[in-house]
Amino acid sequence: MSNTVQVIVNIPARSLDKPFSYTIPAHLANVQVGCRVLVPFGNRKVEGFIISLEPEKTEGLKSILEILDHVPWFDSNMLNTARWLSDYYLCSLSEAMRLFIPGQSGIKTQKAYQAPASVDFEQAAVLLSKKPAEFRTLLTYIYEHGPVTLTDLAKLTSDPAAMIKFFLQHKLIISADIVSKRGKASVTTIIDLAVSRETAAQIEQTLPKNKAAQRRLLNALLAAPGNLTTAQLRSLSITQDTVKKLAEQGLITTRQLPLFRNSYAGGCLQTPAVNLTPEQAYALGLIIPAINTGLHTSFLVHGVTGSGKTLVYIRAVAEARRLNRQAIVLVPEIALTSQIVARFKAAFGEDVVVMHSKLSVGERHDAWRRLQAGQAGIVIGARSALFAPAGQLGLIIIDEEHEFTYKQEETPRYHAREVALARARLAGAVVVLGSATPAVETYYKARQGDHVFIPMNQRVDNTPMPEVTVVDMRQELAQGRRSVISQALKDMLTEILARQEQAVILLNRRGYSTFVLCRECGHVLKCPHCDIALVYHASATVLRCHYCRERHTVPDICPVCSSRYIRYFGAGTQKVEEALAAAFPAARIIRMDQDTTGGKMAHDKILSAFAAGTYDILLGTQMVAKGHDIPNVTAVGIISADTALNLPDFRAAEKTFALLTQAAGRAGRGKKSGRVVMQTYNPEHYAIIAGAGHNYQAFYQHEITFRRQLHYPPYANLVKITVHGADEITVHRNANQLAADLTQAPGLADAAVIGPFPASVNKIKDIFRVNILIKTQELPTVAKQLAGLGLASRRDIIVDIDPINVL
DNA sequence: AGCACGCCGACT
DNA sequence: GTCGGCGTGCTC
Repeated sequence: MSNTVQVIVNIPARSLDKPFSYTIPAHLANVQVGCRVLVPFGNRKVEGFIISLEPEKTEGLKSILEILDHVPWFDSNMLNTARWLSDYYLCSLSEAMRLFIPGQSGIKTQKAYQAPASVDFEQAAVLLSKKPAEFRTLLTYIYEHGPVTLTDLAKLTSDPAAMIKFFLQHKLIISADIVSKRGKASVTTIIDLAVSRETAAQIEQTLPKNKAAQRRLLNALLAAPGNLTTAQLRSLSITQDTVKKLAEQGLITTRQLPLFRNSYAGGCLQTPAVNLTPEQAYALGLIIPAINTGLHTSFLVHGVTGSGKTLVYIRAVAEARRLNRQAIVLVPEIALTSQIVARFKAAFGEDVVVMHSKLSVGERHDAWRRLQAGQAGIVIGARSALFAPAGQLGLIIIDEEHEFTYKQEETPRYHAREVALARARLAGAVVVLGSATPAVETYYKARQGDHVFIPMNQRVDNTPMPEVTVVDMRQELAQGRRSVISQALKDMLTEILARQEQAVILLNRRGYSTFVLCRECGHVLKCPHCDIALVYHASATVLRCHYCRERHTVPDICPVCSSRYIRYFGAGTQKVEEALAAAFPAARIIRMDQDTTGGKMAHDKILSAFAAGTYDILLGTQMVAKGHDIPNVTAVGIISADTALNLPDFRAAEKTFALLTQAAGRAGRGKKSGRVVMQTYNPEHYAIIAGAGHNYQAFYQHEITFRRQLHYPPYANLVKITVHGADEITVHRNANQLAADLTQAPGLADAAVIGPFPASVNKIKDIFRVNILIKTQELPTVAKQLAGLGLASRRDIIVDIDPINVL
C-alpha cells in the first residue's frame, strides 16, 4: 500500500510546474488520485491536486494536512485532458487543472500571525527596548490572541505591516495560514452505533440528567433501524458537539457519504414529436449509432441558417442521456444564445445546468457538484463549460464552431474546439461541430476524413435563402449620393416599413465616427496610452478609446497646429442611427451595441422588445447578427460589408464571409422571404461574392488555395510570440534577440520565423507589444523547443499556439 | 506566487 | 554603524 503521493500545487508559476511528494498520514488513508488536498508548502498552506500514488518511500517528506474532496474532483479523463492541454498550449499543469475548478481554487487563504513554539524572552526584551511602546502592545496582543490576521491588527494600530515585518525578522512571531474551504461539498454525515444495541441501551439508562442531549441521540439511534444523518439530527436538536462527545467515548462512529441522487437519465425526455426533415434524419442516422458505440467519433454538421441544427443537437443529447452518459453543449456567448438554452431547458428541464459568466463562484460550484453527482446530465455554456466534471461524458456539441470566442485570449490560450476533441478522444465520446460557415481548418479536416461530414442544405420551412443585393459604394458616391445609407438600402427599408415588417441593420463599429482628424494638418486624435484613434461618441459628446475605455473631451482646436478645422470621419452605429432617423422619421429604431447593453442581460431585453414589434429597425454591431430568429424580420442591411476585409490578417476574408452569411441568415426566417442589401467598396472580392451568393463552397475553394500557397493553417500551424513591456526600446531589443535565437534553434530548422514586427495596435495601456510569428508543419517539435528555451517562464513573453489574431 | 537570504546605497 | 532596496533561489 502506497503511503506517498505526487501533488501539483495550485500556484500558477512556471517554476512550480512539477510534482511534489508528500506522505499520507494514517487518518487520511482514503485519499485518492484526483482529490484536492491541503499541503504545507514552505511556510504556507496551499491547495494541491493529487496526480498519482507512489509506491516508494522517501525520507524527509512533509505530510498532507487535509483532504478537500471526499470524491476525487478530477477523474482520469479530466486529468488527462489537463495534461494534454498543458503539453499542447505550453502552460503549466496547474494552470490547466485550474480550468476545471470553479473560481480557480477550492480554498481561500488568509495570512495570520502567532507566537512561535518557543520565545527567547530576554532577547525579545532587548529588541523591544529600542522600539516604541506600540511594538510591545502589538506583540502582547498577538501572543494572547493566537493566530490573528493583518486586518485584525489594523484595527489596533494604523500601520501594523512594518511591525509585523520586524517581528518576523527577529523570529518573535511566525506566520500561519488560515485556510477556509470554498463551496460546500455535497456530503452527508452518517452516524452509526459502535457498540451493540444492548450495551448502548444500558449506557443510555446510566447517563446522568445533565447529559440529556446524549441520551436523545442514543435513543434515536436505538429507535432507528440503522443509522442517522445530519439532517435528522437537526430535527432532534442535537448538535455536532454531542456527536463528538459520544464519538470520543467510542459509542458511535461517523462517516461521510457523498450525496448521490438518481439521475434524470431517460426519464425526462419531453422532446416534442416533430417530424424530422430528411436531412435531420440523415444526420441523426449517423450520430446516434456513433454515440451507441461508445467510441470517439467527430462530426461536422454544415447546416445553412434555419436548417434545424438545434433539433439535431437535442436528439443527439437525448440519445446520450438514454445511455446514461453526460453531454456538454458549447455556445459562443451565452447572453446571445438564449434561444438555444431555452430549447434545451424545454426539452430536458432540471437535467440541464446552464453555465453563465455571471454566476458566482458558489453557484458555479453547486452547478458542477450537481453534474459530478450525476444529478444533472447536461451542461450548456460558453467555452469554460468544457471543463465541467462530467464523469460519464458521452457527447460534446460545439454550436457555431467557427466562432473566435472559442479561443481564450488569456493564458492558457486554448481553443475550445481542440480541447473538446482531445477530451472526447480520451473519454470515448462523440463530438458534433455545427456551423453554417465552418472554420476553414475544420472544413479541411472534414474533407480529409478527420470529421464525418454532414451537409444540411435545406431550410426547415423551405423558405428560400434571402435575395442579396450588393451595392458598390464607389458608384453611389460617383452618382453624388454621400449618405451612409445607399439608395438600394433606403428603397428596401421604405418598402418593408410600409408592410409593417422589420429590419436588422448591421454595422461593425461602435460610436459615432471612426476617427477625428484635423483638416489643416492631418493630425488624427489618438489615445495617449494606446496606439489607436479615438472614437467620437455623440450621445455623451466625448472621445473614447475602445481599448482602455478612457474618455477624453473633444478639443476645440487641434492640439498640434491649433486649427479649428476638426472633422469627424467614418461612421459608427450612433451616426447611422442618426442617418436612419433622418431618412425614416416615423420608424422606431433601437440600437444594440456595447454602449447600450451595459446592464446585465440587456441583450435579451432589447431583442425581446424588438421581437415583440416595439421597434421597426434593430441597428447594431455584430451581436445583431447572432442567435435570434424573428419571423417578421424580412430585411437585413449591412452598412459596410468590408470592415474586417481590409485588416492585415490572414483570416480577414473568413471573418467577413462568416459575418455576412450570418447576418443574411437573419432575413426571412418565417413564412415571408427575406432580402439583404450589402454595401461595400470591394464588390469583386470573393468573400463578398460568395457571401452574397450563400456559397460556402466557392468561398472555401478560393480561401483554401490562398492558404495553401502561403502555408497558412490548415497547411501549417502558427505560433505567435509577443514580447511586451513598458519600455519600447527594451521590448524591441528583446524581440530582436529572441527572433535571432529562434532562427538559430536546431528544433526550428524547418520552421519559418517571421518578424519581429510591432503589433497592429503597437501600444495598449502604455504597454508596447512586438510579435514574432512561427509557421511550422511540426508543431510538437517546435513546442518542445520553445519550452526548452524557457519562453513560457518569461514574464515579458506570451506564447500563443494557434493564434486567432496574428496582428 | 511568496518568502527568505543576500549583497550594496542613504539615513536614524 | 543600521535600514532597506529588490536580485536569485527554493518550496516535497
